[in-house]
Amino acid sequence: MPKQTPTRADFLRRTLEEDIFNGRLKPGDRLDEQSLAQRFNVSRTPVREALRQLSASGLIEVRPRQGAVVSVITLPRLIEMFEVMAELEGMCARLAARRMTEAERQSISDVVTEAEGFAEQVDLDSYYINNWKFHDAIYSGSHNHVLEEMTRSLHHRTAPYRRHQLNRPGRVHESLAEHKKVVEALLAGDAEAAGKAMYRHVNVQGDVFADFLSTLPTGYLKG
Amino acid sequence: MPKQTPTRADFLRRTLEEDIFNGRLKPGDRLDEQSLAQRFNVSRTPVREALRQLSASGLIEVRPRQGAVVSVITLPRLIEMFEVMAELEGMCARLAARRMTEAERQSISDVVTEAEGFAEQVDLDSYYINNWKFHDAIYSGSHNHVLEEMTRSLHHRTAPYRRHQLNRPGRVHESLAEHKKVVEALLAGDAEAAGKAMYRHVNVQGDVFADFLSTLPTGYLKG
DNA sequence: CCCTCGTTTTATGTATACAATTCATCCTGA
DNA sequence: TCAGGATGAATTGTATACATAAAACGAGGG
Repeated sequence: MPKQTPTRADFLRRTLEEDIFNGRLKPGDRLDEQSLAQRFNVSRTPVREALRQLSASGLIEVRPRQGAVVSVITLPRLIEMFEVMAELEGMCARLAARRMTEAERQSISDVVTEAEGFAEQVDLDSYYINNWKFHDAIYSGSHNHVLEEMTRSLHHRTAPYRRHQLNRPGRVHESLAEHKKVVEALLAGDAEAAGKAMYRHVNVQGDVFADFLSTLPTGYLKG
Repeated sequence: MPKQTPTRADFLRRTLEEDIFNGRLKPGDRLDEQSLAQRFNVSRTPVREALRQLSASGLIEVRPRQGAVVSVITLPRLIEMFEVMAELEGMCARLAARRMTEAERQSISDVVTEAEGFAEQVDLDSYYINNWKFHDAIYSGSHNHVLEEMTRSLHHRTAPYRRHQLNRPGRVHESLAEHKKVVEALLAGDAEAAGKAMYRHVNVQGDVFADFLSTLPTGYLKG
């Protein structure tokens, strides 16, 4: 029977992903193979494999013979990402409204209840994690693994950019209200309403998008 | 100034991709690192890197210490893929109807005109390539690189399965008729109609889906 | 005859050494 | 002073050797 021993490369990939999601690694940061090898006490080989995997998922960029950096995207590209995310997350919500089990509905309902506390105390870090849980619950609630993985992947790629979004005063309460709308439709089994609510929640446009951009640290956008 | 020398690993990845798309490598086929290294006269290192990249795109599966095989998917997973593909390609068509340049509209129109000849002569190989061009034109016509890449990736992953679809008598003419409907809406600038036509073209269901399954060689489905 | 356990074999995972290219520096010359 | 190019250093790409885990095989017992 196979033991399924995790490889060092997999561990490295997961660790670096975490670093990017948590902001310890920022867009534009260079990923030096030797430094990483020393930091983790491994050779360059597993480091390279981890970098390749991250590159394939779009989280970092590797240009031949020029090393790897955490992906820095352009503003038009960021807009494109939100355009697609809104569509994908909307589809997730639509399917979730029809397919979620009773346990799953209870679970996402609990997530939103938990969020109310964090929003009240303006505990941004906790709300950030809760927000992640909320979206994840809808991805898996779609009961379509392919859709789930694609949406999650895009969510990951935009994570370094959405991270600062909550710093804007009032954004947390807006976000929570939108989450509630989605869950309401979800529990009612109204697929169209859930899809539209989710679409609007993700597809920040106009003034809201300008506000969002204003939260981005310098160097996060290229071009 | 960087020369941008392509690496061996990149060449290997592209070659192996081609092999999978063309059916030279079939789902379930084992990818032995040593054999590949010998075949291409390189060491195992670039072979491994190519395999990791292919794994990240979903075209092959690498399980730790158990080697790599061309992805074999289950029937439920295949259904999921078509469900998502229909949505994504529908979105591409919707955007393309609004955003395509005049040159792009002319180009896709030419593609369909070319297809009529292949359908008449029942030249399946040529039609297969033409069909690829048609879909590609709509992906890029969306003018959303993120959407384009995601849709193309999923298209690639399903390529080994859609390849045999045209073998069914009459399918070529059906396909062509559907393409024409899409282009018609596209040229008219009717986004909703284009999206729906594309959705229906991709989202094969019911009897048509059963017919499609019947074209699959044995061993292409798992479970 | 089949199942189980231990050994052998083979392939993958990792480390290290070497090659090739890119980038930085410095020198030369206009 | 600045442009251009050559030279050196540093980093990535590749090859090879070794470590280790999983598969294959065979012997022994039930």
